Amino acid sequence: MSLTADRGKVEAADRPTLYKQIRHDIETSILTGEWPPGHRIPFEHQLMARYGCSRMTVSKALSELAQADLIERRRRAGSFVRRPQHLSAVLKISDMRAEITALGRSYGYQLFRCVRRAATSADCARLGVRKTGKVVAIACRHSADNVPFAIEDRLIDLDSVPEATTADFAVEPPGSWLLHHVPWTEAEHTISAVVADERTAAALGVAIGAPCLVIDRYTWRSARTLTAVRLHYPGDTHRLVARFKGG
Amino acid sequence: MSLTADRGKVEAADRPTLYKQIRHDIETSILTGEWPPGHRIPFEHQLMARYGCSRMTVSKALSELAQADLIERRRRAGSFVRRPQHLSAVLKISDMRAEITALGRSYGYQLFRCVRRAATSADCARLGVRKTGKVVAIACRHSADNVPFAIEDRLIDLDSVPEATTADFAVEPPGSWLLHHVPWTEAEHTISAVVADERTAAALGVAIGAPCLVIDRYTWRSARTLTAVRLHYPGDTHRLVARFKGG
DNA sequence: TTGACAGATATGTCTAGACATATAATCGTG
DNA sequence: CACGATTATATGTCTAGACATATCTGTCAA
Repeated sequence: MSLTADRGKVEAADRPTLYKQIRHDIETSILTGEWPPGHRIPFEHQLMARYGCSRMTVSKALSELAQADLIERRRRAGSFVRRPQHLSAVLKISDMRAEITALGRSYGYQLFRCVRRAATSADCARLGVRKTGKVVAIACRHSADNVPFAIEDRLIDLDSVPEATTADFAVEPPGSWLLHHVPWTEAEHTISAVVADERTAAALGVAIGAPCLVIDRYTWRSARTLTAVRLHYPGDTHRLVARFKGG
Repeated sequence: MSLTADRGKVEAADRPTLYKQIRHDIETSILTGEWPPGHRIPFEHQLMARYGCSRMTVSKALSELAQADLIERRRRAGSFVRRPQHLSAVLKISDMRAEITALGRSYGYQLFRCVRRAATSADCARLGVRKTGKVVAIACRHSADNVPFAIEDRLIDLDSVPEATTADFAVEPPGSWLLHHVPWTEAEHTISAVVADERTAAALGVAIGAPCLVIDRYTWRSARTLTAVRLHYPGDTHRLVARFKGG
């Protein structure tokens, strides 16, 4: 954060736009530790002078940094580098096909079971709904280069997702189908570890007692549960990677 | 998304600001599924007319939605609801004390080992650095209500974090110390499952062969690795919860 | 000492324009 | 019909102001 203005207005072609430059400069100063948490960022009018631009431009840069939780803005006081409270990592879970093909491996899919039926009380409990409607229960396996990659055990609420009544899950995996047919949802993931029981071990091709990573995911939209899924991964080979960012 | 303008300019006191209102209205239309992925959002000039405001105000609302990856803006074409490509969940990992006390349980900490020494080649490999410097190797255990909660095995690069040379990790857990003394970092988490070996089982108070959730975290700042930590949790009792959001 | 009140000040929101730029759509030509 | 050039259009960035609002600071009186 030591460069002065020199915008040049004429040959401002290749450089990113000015507000992005400002944003980037400040971000760099924070991320390198030059400006520690609590440090006050230069006032808007100082940045205006330094970059030779209007207040709106500076403000746009600062607003984006605030939206990204990198800084905190306080009226009359100024803007400050935020103190990271926790390590928050963004865990990106693509659908299985994308995840496997991204690794450069061939994707395989096998449907074990797909039953459409009236919801049992166990189903209702799992979906967190009260009234009994119709559901689809699906069990399937994903493989990478013909080696079992994960097994999936899923329940879809047909009252919330009526289109799933006619979908053919023998052809398209339910996760992928849902991702492409059901718009914008919220989800909660629970990650735990178990050892493989007999059924799981057989389906995953591992020994009984081998470690498995388990992900339970509930997906809903506006307070309606759409689907509940449990995924088992062989724990010694699979890794969930979550990158970025202190905050 | 059906209200018309009626800003009233005079009594615009209690309502949130206009751009937030616009942002919220659009967000709601997307999240309820009313506007599915691919749907084109009204043009800026239409929103200007609907809300009776200037283009900058509309633009600010749309820019924030774009920054949050909820919409995609394309010149000449308009703005569109984004298709969720993956389920991305934000995994918040507080330091251990905060995590345990947040559960309403009493926090306990026990230091097993804390050695400051020149880095071995194994240390360098783990930290991903080439040259050999000094490191701290720490092994400790966190407990909740006197029951083992997690064991921690950590390496800190003293060249990158010289303040750690004098820190007393018998008093303060290293994770908590780092969070409060080392500003703004980036991190990569790898989550996997293993079965407890003899040493781990003894430290965690579980049976040999019991499932364990393992989190490996590398933390760095501007390409310098600061610390590498491996955490073992008893897999059948501990759960990592990641909430939110489709995208 | 304390509390109420009046500035001072930095950010928060907003306007009515401007020009730049990417690209969808159209038109013309071979 | 295919393809390249042109045009129209929606967004991208930016300005030079404006008034609102939260909050820190200092002053003056009870």
